[in-house]
Amino acid sequence: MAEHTHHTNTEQAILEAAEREFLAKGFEGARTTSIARAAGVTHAMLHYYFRTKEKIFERILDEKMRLIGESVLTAFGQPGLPLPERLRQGIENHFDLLAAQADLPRFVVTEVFSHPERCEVMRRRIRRILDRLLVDLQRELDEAAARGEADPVDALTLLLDIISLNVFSILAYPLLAPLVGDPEGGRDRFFAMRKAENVAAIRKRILKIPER
Amino acid sequence: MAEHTHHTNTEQAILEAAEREFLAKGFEGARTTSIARAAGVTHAMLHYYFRTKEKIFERILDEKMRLIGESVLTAFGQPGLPLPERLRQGIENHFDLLAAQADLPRFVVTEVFSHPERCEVMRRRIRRILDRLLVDLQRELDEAAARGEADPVDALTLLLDIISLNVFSILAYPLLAPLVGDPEGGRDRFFAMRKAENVAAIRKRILKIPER
DNA sequence: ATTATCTATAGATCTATAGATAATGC
DNA sequence: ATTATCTATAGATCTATAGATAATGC
Repeated sequence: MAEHTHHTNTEQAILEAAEREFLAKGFEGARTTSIARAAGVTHAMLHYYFRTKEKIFERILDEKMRLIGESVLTAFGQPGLPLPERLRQGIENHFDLLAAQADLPRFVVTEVFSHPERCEVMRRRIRRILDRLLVDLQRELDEAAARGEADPVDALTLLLDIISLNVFSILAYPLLAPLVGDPEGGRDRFFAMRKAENVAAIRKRILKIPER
Repeated sequence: MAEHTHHTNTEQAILEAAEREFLAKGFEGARTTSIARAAGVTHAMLHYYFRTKEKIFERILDEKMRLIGESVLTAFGQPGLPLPERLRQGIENHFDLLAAQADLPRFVVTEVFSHPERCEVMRRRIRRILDRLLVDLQRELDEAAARGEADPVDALTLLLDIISLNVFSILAYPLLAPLVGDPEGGRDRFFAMRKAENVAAIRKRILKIPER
């Protein structure tokens, strides 16, 4: 079972080309011939290394589902900060991780959300991460509420709010950019605006309503 | 130019079957042969009435883009209510309109957001609606702020917050349902929960922060 | 006469594989 | 000997159209 020197080159080239093709066109729209051409290899090579189009796709999709889950964990997994600061950092990190691969959310929406079996796979991938994160976050929320510093909020509810705001900002950017009056090169500005707004909205969400 | 009696039947049957097929599979995944079979007509009929697959798709997509824009207008266009009530009604109406056609958001994300020319078409469709709505909503927000009843907020920002929360709730339902611990038939309950949360989050978003 | 429908098929893909040939590692 | 690559093509679709036939409205 020696390592096959050439594997890395061709196999990797195929995977990289496949990632671009699948992300851009989706499973149905992607063509194995285009992938082969983009990878600079013969079409037969795809089947030699991966047997079928499905199997190449699964490799890409799996990696992307892992990334989505990890982005949430990485973003919110920072320990030992005061709650408002932890939330701000979490939201901004999460936003930035998505923005760095802006076609990822659309890919997951398209290829996962309408395929029950793929949903099931993704759920298995994120459940552990989510559970661990939620227990931790809920404790912090409860403690802040007990100290009278925040309204009591359900951790999963709050996390869904955050993900909704962040994901939609990235998803809808191609549609919204000109509507928001961004003439040119305004991607960074648009993202900065939405990121700040999402932080503001979530901060207010946990704000304690004062007695009148 | 008399009306062609038979048009309505076959043409309509094709459009209805095409809608189901395109919504379920997207443009690339949809098959004109499947559409013909589902419509109960010969395959050649599709091309007799619509010439190409593209043209059938455009009809469906156009209708759906119109619906999306209209749902926003219908939801928030209620006149003469106090601001918090208007927002609550708007959010709930918008949510319900989306929930009634739960595959619509995913369809638009998939078929519009990654196609610049379709984005442009959609923008033209919603710009007028949006402008009218925003002027109106911004005035109400400003007045409430002037009266000291609300924080000053940008109307478009607030509308994007609302749409983000509502759309993502519907989009991600297939993935989230079992995670939220909905064992069976929990669709309505899940939707009710998210709808209430979205209203709560937006209400707090415009809440005036009291001086300490 | 015009409009609607059907049968049959052209023409273009696309995925997958068979089988030959070259490169590589013992 | 095994692994990697290429050429060529099978086999399955899929969109679109040609051309004949039936139905409809003056």
